[in-house]
Amino acid sequence: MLTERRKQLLQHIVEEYVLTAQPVGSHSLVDKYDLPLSSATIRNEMAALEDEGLVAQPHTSAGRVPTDTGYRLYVEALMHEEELTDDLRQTIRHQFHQAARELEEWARLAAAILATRLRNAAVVTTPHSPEPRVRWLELVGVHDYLALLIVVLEEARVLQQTLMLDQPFTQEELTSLARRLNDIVAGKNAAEISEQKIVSTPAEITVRQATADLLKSADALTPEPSFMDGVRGLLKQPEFTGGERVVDLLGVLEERNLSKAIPISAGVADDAGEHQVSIIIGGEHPVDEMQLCSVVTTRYGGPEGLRGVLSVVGPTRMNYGRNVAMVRYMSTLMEELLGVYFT
Amino acid sequence: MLTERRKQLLQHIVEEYVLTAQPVGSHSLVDKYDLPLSSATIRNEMAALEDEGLVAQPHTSAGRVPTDTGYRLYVEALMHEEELTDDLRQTIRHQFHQAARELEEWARLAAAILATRLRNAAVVTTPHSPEPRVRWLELVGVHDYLALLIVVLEEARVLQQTLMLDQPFTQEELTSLARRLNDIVAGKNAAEISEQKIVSTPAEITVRQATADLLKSADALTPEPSFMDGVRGLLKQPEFTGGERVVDLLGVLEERNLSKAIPISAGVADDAGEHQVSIIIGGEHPVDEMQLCSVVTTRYGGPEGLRGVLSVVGPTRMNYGRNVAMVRYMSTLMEELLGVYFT
DNA sequence: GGTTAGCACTCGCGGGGTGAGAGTGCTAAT
DNA sequence: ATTAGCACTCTCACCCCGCGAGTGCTAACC
Repeated sequence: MLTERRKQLLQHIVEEYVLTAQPVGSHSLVDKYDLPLSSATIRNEMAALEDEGLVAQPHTSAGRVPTDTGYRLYVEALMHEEELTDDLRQTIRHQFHQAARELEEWARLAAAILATRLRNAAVVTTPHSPEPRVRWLELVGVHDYLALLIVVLEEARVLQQTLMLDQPFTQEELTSLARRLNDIVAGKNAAEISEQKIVSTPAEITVRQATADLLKSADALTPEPSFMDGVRGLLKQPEFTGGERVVDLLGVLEERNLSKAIPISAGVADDAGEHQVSIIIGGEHPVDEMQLCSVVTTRYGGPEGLRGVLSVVGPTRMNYGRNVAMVRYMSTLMEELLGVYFT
Repeated sequence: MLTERRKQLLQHIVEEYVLTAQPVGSHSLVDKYDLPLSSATIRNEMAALEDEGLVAQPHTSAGRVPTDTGYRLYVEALMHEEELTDDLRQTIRHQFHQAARELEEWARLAAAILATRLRNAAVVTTPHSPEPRVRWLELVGVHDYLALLIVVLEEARVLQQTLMLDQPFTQEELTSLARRLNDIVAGKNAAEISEQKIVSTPAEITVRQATADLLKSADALTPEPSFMDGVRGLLKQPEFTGGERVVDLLGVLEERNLSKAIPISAGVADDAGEHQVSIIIGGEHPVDEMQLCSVVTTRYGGPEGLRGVLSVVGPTRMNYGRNVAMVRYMSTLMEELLGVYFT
């Protein structure tokens, strides 16, 4: 039986534990929150919460600590999303307007802001389209057989790749080749480019194929254009001091394969309402090393299907109300900026 | 008086300590190295080394540990640079040939190889010219007032920047503007571009200025195109477990401002012989947080003044012989590759 | 003089004991 | 249903102590 009072109690336990990082006992709870009950009653209620699997004690005769399911109930039903002050909103907005009008720069900045404000690790991917299309293509000779292929996507992202050609080309030849290909390829996505069966020179085929490959590899969550910050703050948390497991955690985060650490697909339904925030708590995370952590994630989207991910990684004992509010605000802000500059 | 025997002894102490991470005592030394002397003699010699400031004991009645100056003498005079096996050389070379022919990719790979082979952190910057010159320039419209400026450098590096223009341009106008500017700007460096006093449209001036700015910011050791790997391995070292200072170390490394952590200028004279390796040991490092670490650095250079930095960061108790050899080999290898593909 | 055996001395480290403190569960009274 | 009281449990910090590794010194030896 989960009475209203027990929920209240759980809420207090979570918030107290988030604050102090110490198991919270019945007595200290009554004290701090001026509960109109005695510690004995609280103890009974706590025992009930423990039966429900919402809290646990690290050892007999210690206070209670929320379990993963406890946190889950908390974020689902009990948490108050913190309201950001106008002041803070202004400051952040200002920081963005001062930065260069550059997608990557924005993402980097967003990660930095999240990390410092929340004192947790933050990961932000630059927005990109799930099915990128070519806007423009250019070839620049590097030396005889080697050329640099530059592809500009509709979304204003620039990809590059060096190509080995079958014969030497002059810059003029490369330029005119690029111009010809531009007409064929502009506005197309990877599949459409691969499909085109045009009889042409070997060089043209090489370039077309390379372009398609580039697009394909770009539509995965590529490791490169994502920014992580604040790992330092994360490791300062008391639960991560001097443990063996921490090193492994760092290992996972360091592999730039962040998609592993931040499963975007999970929870954030593609058709979710705007700025839907998903939360993965401790053991819910598929990757072992991450099970001491919670991950708060949201997507943000620009026009034309541009999508990126904002996410905060902290200990399960994180301030969910604050983190969710902040992540949500950042996502609306990024969307707004994207809308203004890239429509 | 630094007799030959004492130097020998220091060498043994360093190597033993590197191996075991334990203070090394007189007795264990005689045992392991079958010295034709008794432990008592060794003790006397050790006391002498201590007087010279080359070793120290963490506390009375513990074994000796090399000091920073001890390590310094070691690397200067005693160290044997480890010979890499042909097998290893081949494996590494193979890894490079399998990777994409991409400067950034190579740098990333180099960092990964150094990190995993040496079990230390590694930082590699992509090679770039101290005074970059424009090879090619392109403008792509993003929307009415906003255009993407793409600058390809001689060294096959691509820079980008979005520009706010004073009036709307069509793509055709942008293209022809780019073509005009190309003629003016190609082969020039930042200073030369700024200097050109050509009467032209506001848009042209904007673009020219932006190009110059891009070049300027690119010639600093920009944070972006450098790759770090293996921080995990670093933190696994016994000296970094459970310390408060470690977190600060991580902080320095994490700020992408690696030039702070890896002072390239120091020690590596610009005119140094080929593949000169510089070593910074513990307290010699200007940054406080790094004083538990040693840094092994070398430059590598391609043709036309392309230069990058390879560097390994580990505890002072690192295997200098191995690290130096490895860093040196990687630098020759990178140079060779650069020479083959970008001449 | 350099080398060595012997010996007293010094510390750090790990184990066991202990007492304080925080917290619990249970019971009986309100 | 709530609460006061109480016995009980468990951690943590502290101290003590003995072991072992290592040192420095001295006196004898080659």
